[in-house]
This record gives sequence, structure tokens and C-alpha cells, in this order.
Amino acid sequence: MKKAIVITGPTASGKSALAIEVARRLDTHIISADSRQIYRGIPIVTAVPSPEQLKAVPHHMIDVLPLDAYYSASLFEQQALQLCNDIFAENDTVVVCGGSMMYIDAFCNGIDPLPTVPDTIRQQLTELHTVNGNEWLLQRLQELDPIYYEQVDLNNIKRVFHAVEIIMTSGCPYSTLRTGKKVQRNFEIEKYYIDMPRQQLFERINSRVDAMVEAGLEEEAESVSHLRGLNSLNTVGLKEMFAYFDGEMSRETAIERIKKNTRVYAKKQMTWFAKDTDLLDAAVLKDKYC
RNA sequence: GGGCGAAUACCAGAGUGGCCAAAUGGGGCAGACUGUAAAUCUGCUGGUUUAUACCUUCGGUGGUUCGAAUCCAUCUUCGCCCA
Repeated sequence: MKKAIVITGPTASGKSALAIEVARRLDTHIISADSRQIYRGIPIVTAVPSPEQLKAVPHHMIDVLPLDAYYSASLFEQQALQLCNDIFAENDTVVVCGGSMMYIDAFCNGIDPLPTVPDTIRQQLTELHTVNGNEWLLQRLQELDPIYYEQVDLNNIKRVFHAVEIIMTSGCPYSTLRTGKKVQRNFEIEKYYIDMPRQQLFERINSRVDAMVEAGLEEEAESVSHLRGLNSLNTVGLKEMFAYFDGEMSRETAIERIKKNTRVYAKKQMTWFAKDTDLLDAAVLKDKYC
């Protein structure tokens, strides 16, 4: 049976390096599961592997999307599966590596198929929302899907918005489309998590941010600054730089904040993965394949 | 040597007799999560295993008062001003 070796963990825990090592031993490819590395033009801030590393092992899903492209965990699932299929034609294994929780989850367990919301509907709803406000949107959801209305965090207006746009697109309540069912892949999945004492991880984060600055983070941020409204750029490391460009904080403060926000992000990842009972300790991965 | 001002929880900083365990922000901690997820959202942050409860806090000490972070005296430290 074909096998996908999934490597995940908090940011800066050393996923990429481990994945490269494993993939090299197994002579196979790496599929990146990273919601930011997938975009083109921001390699420094997203800690994309070095050109040498990328050359050492074939990588997929890195540096492939324009910054303004719409993307989602579901699209990732589809494309990653397609890639697996291709790679399995010549290999018994594939390595999937990344820290984007939803992407990892979509790949391993699947995500309910939802209709793609057409731009027209999204724009229409955006306008209505801006004009009528949150209350109106909440009311819409309550009318259209009382079940989901009971379930969502009503403070999280993004989710409310999404539910409504899905209902408008599909014509049926969002709650009926959310099965939460896990799918079974036709290949084996071994999911490894890199664990590390928090203090050690935080030290790695700090020095990695310093290295990014050294590598030209500021220039990179400048080069995309005019596009800052895009979701792909709503990213730790860039928003702080934009704030610095706007004179909202000093350069030093911005760098400190990047470190802090990266720590917060890492914690978020740890919280998410703490619930995942399928995780194996990445420490055994080396012994097994290297 | 004299005058004035300040001292509040991890930090910054409100509060100036009871509604104060003490606003707010930062930081920290914990959590939610099936659709742009490095996003978005939530809770906690003096102690007491629970708390609409009790205890200990607002530089130190001593007062005034039914009641003090808030008023008075004094001491300490810091800042500014006059010498």
C-alpha cells in the first residue's frame, strides 16, 4: 500500500529540514501543506526552504499562486490528492510537510465538499453586510439556518458571513452540508508531529526572525506593500512590517512584534494539534526512515 | 538646604472616602475551529480545589472615619524646580 508520511508541528520546529531528510532517503517528493508558502513572492517571511534544499528534493505547492489568488483548505485537499496520485505512480511514499492545521486536516481526514461561492454573490453579500451591519447578517443566518446559528460563535462574524454566502450559493442550510465525516484514503497515512520544549521553540523562533530580517525581510515586505489588503499578506511578519512602514511603530518594535506574534501562532498550532489523537512522535521518524 | 510632584497588580496606566481585587492597554496563560486558517473568535490573569463567598493587596508606619488606594501625620525612594 502506498503511504503518505505527514510531518507537522508548530512553526520553526524544523519540519522542512526533517521532511527533506526523509524524502531524500526515500527518494521521493515533498508536498508542502503551508497556506502561505504556497504564494509566490514572499519566500523570506514564510521561511520557504533554500534554493539548494528545494533542489535537493522535488517540492510541490510552494511558490505557485499569485498573491491575489483565492485558495482554501478544500482546494488544497484536491490538489494534494492529485499530486499524491501522480507521485505514487513512481513512488511508494510521499512526504507531506507543513503547519497549516486546516490543510493537514483536510488532507488526512477530508473536508466536506461545499459549492464555490461565485464572486457575484460574495460581492453582493459584502455590500449588504457593509450597509446593514452585523446585526442584519446574524438575523439572516438565524432565519436561513437556525441550526448553525445555534452552533457558531456569533462573535466570529467571518464564520457567520461564510455560512450565509454558502446558503445563498447552495440554496440549502449550511448545517446540512457540514457532515464533519472523516474520509478514508486509498493510501496509508502516518502523521508525525514535532514536539519541542516551548522555551526551546521560542528561542528558535526568535533567531529565525532575526535571520529573516538579515535575509531581507524588510525589502520583501516593501515589494508587496502595495498589495497589503490581500489575505495572503495578512501574515505574521508582513503586517508588522506594514505597520512600521506606516510609522505606527519603530523597526525594532515591529521585529519584536513579529517574534511575539509568531510565538502566539505557534501556541495556536500546539493547541490545535493537542487534540489530534493520530499524531506520532516525529522523534521516531528518523530512526524509521533515515 | 528649601519648594513642588510622584509612588497602584508582571509592565504601562486609570481611579482621589463606600458601587474597588481595583478601569483600560500591553504582556502572559488557556481555549474554540470544516472554507482566503500565519486567518477569525473566546475566556482567564492577587489568593482560597466551587463561589452572587471569604482572605490579603494600591511605597513603609501610624492616625482620622461606621468605612481609606482615595483624607491627615510621618518616614523612604524617585522626578522636577529654587539654592
